[in-house]
Amino acid sequence: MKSLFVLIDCNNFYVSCERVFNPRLENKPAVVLSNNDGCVVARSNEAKALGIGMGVPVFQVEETLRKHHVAIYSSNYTLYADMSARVMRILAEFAPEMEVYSIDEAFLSLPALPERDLVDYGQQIRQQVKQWTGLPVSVGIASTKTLAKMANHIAKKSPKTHGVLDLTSSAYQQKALSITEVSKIWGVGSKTARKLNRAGIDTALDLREANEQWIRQKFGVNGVRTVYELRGESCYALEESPPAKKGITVSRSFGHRVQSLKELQEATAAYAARAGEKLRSQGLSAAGMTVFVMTNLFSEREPRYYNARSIQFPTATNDTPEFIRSALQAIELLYRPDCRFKKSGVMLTDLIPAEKAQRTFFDPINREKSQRLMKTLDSLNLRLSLNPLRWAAEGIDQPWRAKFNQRSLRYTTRWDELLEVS
DNA sequence: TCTGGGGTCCTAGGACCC
DNA sequence: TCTGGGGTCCTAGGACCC
Repeated sequence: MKSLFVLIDCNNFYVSCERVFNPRLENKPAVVLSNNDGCVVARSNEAKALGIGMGVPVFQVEETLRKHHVAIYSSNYTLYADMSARVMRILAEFAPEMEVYSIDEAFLSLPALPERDLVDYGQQIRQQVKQWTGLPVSVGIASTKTLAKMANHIAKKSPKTHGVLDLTSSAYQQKALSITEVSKIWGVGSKTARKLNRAGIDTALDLREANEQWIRQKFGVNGVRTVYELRGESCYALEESPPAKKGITVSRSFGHRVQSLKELQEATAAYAARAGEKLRSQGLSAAGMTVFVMTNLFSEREPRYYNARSIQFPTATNDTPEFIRSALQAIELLYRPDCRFKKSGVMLTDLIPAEKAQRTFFDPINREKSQRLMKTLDSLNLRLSLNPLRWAAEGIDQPWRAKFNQRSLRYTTRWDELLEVS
């Protein structure tokens, strides 16, 4: 039987999370910033209306933010991740199959039963999520993921839809395609959109009717898939369990420019430790690691420098001391005293399930002992939720840590940060 | 008048997503 | 002075092989 895709997407997710705990923000312009309070990564509708773009550096819109008294928040990922989990638990009850697509989006898959009232179904989802979490969502329904995305996009923008759009009828589809610019199609980015526009293809409808050979030649197989999806032929299946990760990266910009080798090493050791935690939480080991450093690549005055070093481990490992040792060695080789560093990072690569890691005969590390130690540390850090256990190499004061000057409280995950009502 | 042909693997870079 | 972080997939080109 044919199935349908339902895309549920939280509206302005990070801002909406802040609003749940601060209702005074309702109907007011508000933004949430990236790490280091560097860029705008979420905007309320009111903030969008002020012309504040997605991803713009804060310093470029400072004037607007001040003039219109826009509420400004640093990212509070702990809060957003927890709110996301609550939303996903609710959505899971609405269909037999679900794909969690991102922190604020999920696809559901339904058998296409003619008697079902899909708009009513979408409204039930909206009401349930709103009532149980306080978060507003939009719902798009169609026969392919790309069309469901489009339906969701229109539902979000058009008040007439009341947040739900069902695009299963071809008359609605035609209309929706004709009002959607190619740049808004899922899978069409700015580069591709510009190329399409130059060829006179402006709307999703134009793209759906485009010559397949030409699309294949200019945009490859993914271009063709998008055209098929617009025609209602599904090329992207629901992925209930995400495929195994191919790499794990931890990288951060520093809170200030870092010039000393010691600080650069501390920060990178901390990233290596965090990468190790992530790796083990997914039951994986890594056979390779890449460490990179960079200065401010936007700067025109200072020397710009990016460099990376890759290491292969003799045997796949998930041992944090091993990661830290290798990271520190790499950093020493990458370091340049004449540079002011902005960012470093650690990528773990060539991942395999931990239990499949081959043992070598002359292994300098006692693997059983290391496994026990890692397990103990991870469970303590998880349970105590203050990450009290750190490696000495990460340093104590950590002056390089990114700044979050306007972070709200972690209302849902910390006893000492509960919402207070007076 | 004209360089042989075809396969595989790896890597860097580009484009996209949230 | 101030510009996030974490991913995936595809393609083209080079190296190498027979």
